Amino acid sequence: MSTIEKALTLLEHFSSNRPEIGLTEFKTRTSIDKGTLHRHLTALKNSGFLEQNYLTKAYRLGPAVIRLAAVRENTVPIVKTVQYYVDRIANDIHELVHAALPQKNGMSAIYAKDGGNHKVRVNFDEAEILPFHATSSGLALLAFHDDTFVANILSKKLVSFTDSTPTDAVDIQANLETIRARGFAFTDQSYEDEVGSVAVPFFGVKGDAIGTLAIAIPVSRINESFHETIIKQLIVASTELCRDLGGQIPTNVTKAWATKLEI
Amino acid sequence: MSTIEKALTLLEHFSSNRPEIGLTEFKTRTSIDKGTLHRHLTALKNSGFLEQNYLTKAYRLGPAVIRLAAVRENTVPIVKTVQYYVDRIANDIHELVHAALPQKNGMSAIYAKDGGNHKVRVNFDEAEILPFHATSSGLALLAFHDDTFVANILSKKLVSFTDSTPTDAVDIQANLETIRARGFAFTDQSYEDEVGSVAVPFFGVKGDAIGTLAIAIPVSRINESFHETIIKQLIVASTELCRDLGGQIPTNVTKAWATKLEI
DNA sequence: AGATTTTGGTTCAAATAATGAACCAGTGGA
DNA sequence: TCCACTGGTTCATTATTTGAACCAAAATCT
Repeated sequence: MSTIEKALTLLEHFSSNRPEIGLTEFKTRTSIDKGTLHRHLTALKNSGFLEQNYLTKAYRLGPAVIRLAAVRENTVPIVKTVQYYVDRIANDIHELVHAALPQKNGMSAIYAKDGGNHKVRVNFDEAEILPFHATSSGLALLAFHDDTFVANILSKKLVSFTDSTPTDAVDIQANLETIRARGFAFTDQSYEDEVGSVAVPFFGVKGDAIGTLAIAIPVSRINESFHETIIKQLIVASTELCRDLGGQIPTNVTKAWATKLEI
Repeated sequence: MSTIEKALTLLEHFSSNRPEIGLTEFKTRTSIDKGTLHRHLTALKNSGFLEQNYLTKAYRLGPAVIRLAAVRENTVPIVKTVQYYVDRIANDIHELVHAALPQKNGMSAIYAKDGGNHKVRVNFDEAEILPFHATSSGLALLAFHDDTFVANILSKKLVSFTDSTPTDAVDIQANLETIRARGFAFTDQSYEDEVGSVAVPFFGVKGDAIGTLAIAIPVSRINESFHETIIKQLIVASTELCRDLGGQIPTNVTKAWATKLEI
């Protein structure tokens, strides 16, 4: 791994719930030498990717990322396009809906909306990195991504988050096969206890999965008919989203989805 | 300059008007060796900061920047806060208003709104990097930034964009002094012909300039009273913006602004 | 108040990764 | 068919990165 990649990996530790990280905390989180860490963090700071809380000396994301995101969004307006569909689904089924994009080590929710008026809510950290193997978003993406990427992810250590987290690469590969046949993924408390989720991928110009639409829901509210409703909603939204983004839905997915919509 | 910084500098070349850049174009733009460039670009790609157009092989910004911007905006909601004021001013004075943040080598507009119904409009590339020395935004920021930063910027080669671009460091230092006394900056065709601009800084917790509110306007429409109107609007908006962001306006700026508002 | 731990930050010889000139391969004209 | 142009790769040389030990200041404990 190049020095550049090592340094950029540090940025993955930031999320909405963890917006500031000090040198020592970085050290415990990464087990990289303090001297090295400091030099990397300083380089990122000099480039505008980080800035320092002048009181605590802790690092937080800097203004450079804002500019880059603006350019990216002007180039490929995924966030804006996705918002419409997430809102629509959330308002319709009154649950927590989100859209996520793949990052290096997991999915990251780029937009979420809780359409619910329930007392039991799913706690959700926007922009946290959600591991591929433990979430429906992650699995839905892997199922429609190239094999080398999947093999690479599954060859790493698969962390267990709950008693139901799948950690066996062979099992997961089998599950991906099922997901490919179905056109959507669901998980049952594989990342957080008491939370289930359903996700469908959406596709880019090559017919490759570039992101997911997903719903996270307390297991207590899941039942067969609601599950079906959710899936239909997600499929319809993803179809329209792909059209908006100029993406191509692979023909076998179109077929799988069609049978689901007929039921 | 560290390898990390060198690689991240490559990202500065992207803007809304230049969303994709190929290897060879990078080479001509940077005069860095092709081998090195390729390795840097690949590292950035592996980290999700770039992705490649699969047909042309050209590089464009990747999904990682979206996640980071979301985290940053959750931490320090500058974009969202700034939008309100830019819109307000734009609707009021019917001209092109924008807010900009400092990057390593210049200012970057993070939000712009053209409130105009004029036929002559200022062409504006959002997320382009606007050189510090040639724009009112840049000068307004430099005037209230720490001396070492200013010295560093002015020690580099100051590119000339029009006949009126100031390129002498001593002249610019003198101008910064004036801007400090006034509390705002204006330029007359120093970056683009036929375009003038006015900018005020807004401040962070330390009383340091963290960004600017600015107006770009065809010189044909500038006159004394309108100029005054613009400045007042900007000052009021910046004051409120600083309050929203928890920033501190330096006392001498408060004084300078007060005299301006009395007129 | 004084001692101790913890924080961020720095140093410099040793280890490692970055560099770049030359090279390869595919594509699109002329 | 040739040529020019693209993106990409190789490998000996060179320069940078690394990390254990060190420093200074601030927070914490006694």
